[in-house]
Amino acid sequence: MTAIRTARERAREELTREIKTAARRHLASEGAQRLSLRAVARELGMASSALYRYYPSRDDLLTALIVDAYTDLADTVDAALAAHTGPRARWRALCTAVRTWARANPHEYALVFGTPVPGYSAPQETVAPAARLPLALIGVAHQAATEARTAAGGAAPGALAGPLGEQLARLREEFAPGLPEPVLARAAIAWTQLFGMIGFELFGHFVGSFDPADAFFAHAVEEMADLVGLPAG
Amino acid sequence: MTAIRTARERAREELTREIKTAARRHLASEGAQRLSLRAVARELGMASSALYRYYPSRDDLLTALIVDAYTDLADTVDAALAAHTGPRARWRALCTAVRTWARANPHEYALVFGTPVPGYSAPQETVAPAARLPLALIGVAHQAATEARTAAGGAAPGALAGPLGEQLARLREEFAPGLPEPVLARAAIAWTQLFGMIGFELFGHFVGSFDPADAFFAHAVEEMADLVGLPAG
DNA sequence: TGTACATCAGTGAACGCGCGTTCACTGATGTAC
DNA sequence: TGTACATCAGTGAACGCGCGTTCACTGATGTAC
Repeated sequence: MTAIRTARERAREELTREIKTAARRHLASEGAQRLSLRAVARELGMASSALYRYYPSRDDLLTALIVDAYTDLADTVDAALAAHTGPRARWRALCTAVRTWARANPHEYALVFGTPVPGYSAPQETVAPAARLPLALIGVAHQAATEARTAAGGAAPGALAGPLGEQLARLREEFAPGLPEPVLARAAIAWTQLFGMIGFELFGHFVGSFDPADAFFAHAVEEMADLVGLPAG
Repeated sequence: MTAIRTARERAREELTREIKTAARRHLASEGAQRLSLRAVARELGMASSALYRYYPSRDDLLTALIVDAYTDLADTVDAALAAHTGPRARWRALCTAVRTWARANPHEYALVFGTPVPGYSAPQETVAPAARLPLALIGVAHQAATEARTAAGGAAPGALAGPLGEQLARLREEFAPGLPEPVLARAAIAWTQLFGMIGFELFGHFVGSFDPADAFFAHAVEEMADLVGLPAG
């Protein structure tokens, strides 16, 4: 039954895609704050009221774009990770992929990692795509820790005290069983470091110091790899 | 001569301040994207056209607010630093002061460290206030390195190869003579780490992991202190 | 000290633009018999 | 296969709002003689 689609259904799917594509184009060239339903409608040559048949409000279109951005970034990172095997090489690949994507799509980056759009609050459906990248990062740390333990013949899991310990324990339980908490904590530090660096580069805070930022970025990636304890090479 | 001011001059200075204050209030409650000359004029009960006697355009008002935000943050950090003597304690104080300020002034934070306002490009006069915080951070690292060298009887300055080495050498020359380049590089990493973490917290990327972020923050601050080589205590 | 003129502050209307959303409508596509 | 009816897509006008900026103006403050 699902295979049989009426002309109406096909047209609807196609236009839904086209609207999102036009919105992404507009986002890429103008930025999220200047993204408006009317601008998208203009670009498509249709009445602005027609968009309401496809997205019930501006916020729903924004949500679609946010999901798209997270997904696109995570796909890019996954592809980069698949090309490498060692933890450190995979960590490098992840960082480089994120930075390259961010520089190529600065407005998409700003949409998801920059200042939140006023009046908009991200719905549940953005959570899963948003989680893919941090999970990939934890995966790299986990891989390194697992290999190290296998080689060394099993080390203590390690735990931290206090509320941080509880937060880490919960994350470890769910996403990286066996990963020592201090390592997980360092992976989280590397995670925020990565986005701090990229945010600074994109938003102009390296002008006058690390501009261009390539060398600093590469150096920081290695320092973070050391911090997390990824084996060299 | 400068002491004698006419009633006009006094009124002008006062109103210029009042406009900026009203704009800051509006910024704090609504965010930068919703800040408009008309809204500020409304709040002051005057015609929007009157503001043009004080700020020739919306961008000039924005510039004043940006300079204010940087200055306020740097003053806060300086005050926090002055209350401590040891490098590690000063580093902690700096980090905590930045985070506390950011949480208390999220829109000011977003204005200077978030997504750039579309169509606005920061003029020269924002550079000096913006530089105060990174300079304070370098100062802490410099202090630690100087004390360590004095204790150890003088260590090699250290240098990194390539473009990063050149950038670091330039910074060292100007702001921290004698500071080994690897240490300066790590201080820069700690700098981006700090803002990555605070940005994530403020913009909601810790929801579901490090929320509340206090413990993670404290932990990361210590890890960064270790990385930079600040003596314990 | 008083007057004539210049300077400046603030007003209110207007220009031209943009926005999200609603609504009654026309015409095309799909469905049931 | 053909007809009658229901569903849906897209239109264009409108509502009510907001914005930055300009401009001719009134009235107050300052200055020179």
